[in-house]
Amino acid sequence: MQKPSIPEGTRDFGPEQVRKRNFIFDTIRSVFEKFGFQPLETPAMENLGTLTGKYGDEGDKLLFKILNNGDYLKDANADALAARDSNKLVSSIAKRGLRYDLTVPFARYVVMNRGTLSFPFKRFQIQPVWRADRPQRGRYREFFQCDADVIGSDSLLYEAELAQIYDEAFARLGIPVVIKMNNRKVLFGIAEAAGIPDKFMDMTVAIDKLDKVGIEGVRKELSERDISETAMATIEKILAAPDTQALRAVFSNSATGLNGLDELDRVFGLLGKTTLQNEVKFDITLARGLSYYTGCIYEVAAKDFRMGSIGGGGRYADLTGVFGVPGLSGVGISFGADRIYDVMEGMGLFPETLVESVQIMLASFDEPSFEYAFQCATALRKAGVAVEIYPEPGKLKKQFEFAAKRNIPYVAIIGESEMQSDTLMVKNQKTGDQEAMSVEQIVSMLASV
RNA sequence: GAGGUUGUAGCUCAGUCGGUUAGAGCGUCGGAUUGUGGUUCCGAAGGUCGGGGGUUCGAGCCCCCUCAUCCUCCCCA
Repeated sequence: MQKPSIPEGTRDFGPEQVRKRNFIFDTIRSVFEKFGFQPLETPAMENLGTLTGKYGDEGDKLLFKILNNGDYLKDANADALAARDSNKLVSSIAKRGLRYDLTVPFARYVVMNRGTLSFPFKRFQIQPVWRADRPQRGRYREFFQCDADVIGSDSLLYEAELAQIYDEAFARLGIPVVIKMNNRKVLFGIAEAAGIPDKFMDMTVAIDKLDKVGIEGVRKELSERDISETAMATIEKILAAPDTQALRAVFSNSATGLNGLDELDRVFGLLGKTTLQNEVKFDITLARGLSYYTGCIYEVAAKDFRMGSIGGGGRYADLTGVFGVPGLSGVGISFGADRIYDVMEGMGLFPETLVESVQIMLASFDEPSFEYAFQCATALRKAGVAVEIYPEPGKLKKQFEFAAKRNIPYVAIIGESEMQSDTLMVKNQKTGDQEAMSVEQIVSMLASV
């Protein structure tokens, strides 16, 4: 006999957890739909070539590869096998992988269906993704993302709308958040102003850590990445700038940087004319790792709870280009449903009404009343009531304990006198009150609750 | 990929210096004159001490390996 187990970083979800998760999905979905996004689903697995090279070197390492079927060593790259070179060997023994996010499969879908789609195309997608990360707090190997993307327009309207979606969804979930925004062009502007455009990626990785390691840590990180003292001084000056206005002077020799500032000002200009329930703020240290972002970028953090980012996204000018269709600019955001769950659970934000869907349980004493209960249950279900019958007649104590454990709000007792009067003795489990009622009375009573 | 934490009953955890038959609370099941639960009382079941090896007269406790877990870094949702 073997001990049952599930893979590292995966989880089962019990009835209560599924209800709570569905609450999150339903809330986010309804906001997406209100903003005109349409549903899409793509396969759990993609061809490996679709996934590799889209998430940077780090991302490629975290892809789950699927071993080919059959005699997969028959076609293996013999040289790589002999040299024990795993990286070289992979492509010859695994041609598929589990999706790493929802954005890249979406881009693939858009390219494959470009003839039938009308642009701008707005889609949302709520599905699991897989990453071969080391599991830890707020990090799983299988987790759900809830994405909304619009592709085929470079209008900054969408940047503003996506910020509104974040704002409304988190407000409805009850999580106070800070929505941080930046622009990759601004980050590039910093690199240009500092005279190190070739070290753009190294620089962003370093300044991304500012709030975590402080300015000293960033300095150390920058010097480790061979960035000169003079460049560092410029970077520090820029990081200390209070707003986009102050940055304009520094970016005088960087057209890209100024363009990034223009974009941010436009988006904040649009948002400024609306009322938001959460803070949306410019954060120049926000970098984001996914290599395909080119314009505005977002990240969402819970305000009063320690957790990594619970949402992120941004504009990618040309993600479809690698699939042979250039010129389709896209922008999108993602909600990290599993982290949102952890935050809501930790802060006690789930509504109490989610615990049980059964409204009434029927209890009986003997075979005749049991059969009568079965008829009553059928009638109640026809009227739309969620009913459970205790599976065997007998001791009421056990039946009541079962109902209490399941949080079923009403228990109806059926005995000889009830059968004669064509009623059920309905007990309110919360108040303890009970009353003889007909099936019709029960239906209308439950409908009014 | 690097570093660390913790593995004892279904759950949360005690377990002294290495010493007889491994404990508690909660939960589960049964009962307290058979038409009423979440309170109380009584009783019972439930353990290969994660697994393997070693040291020792003797190991839950010490050593090695291994698996799992959680956390930190990296990176990310």
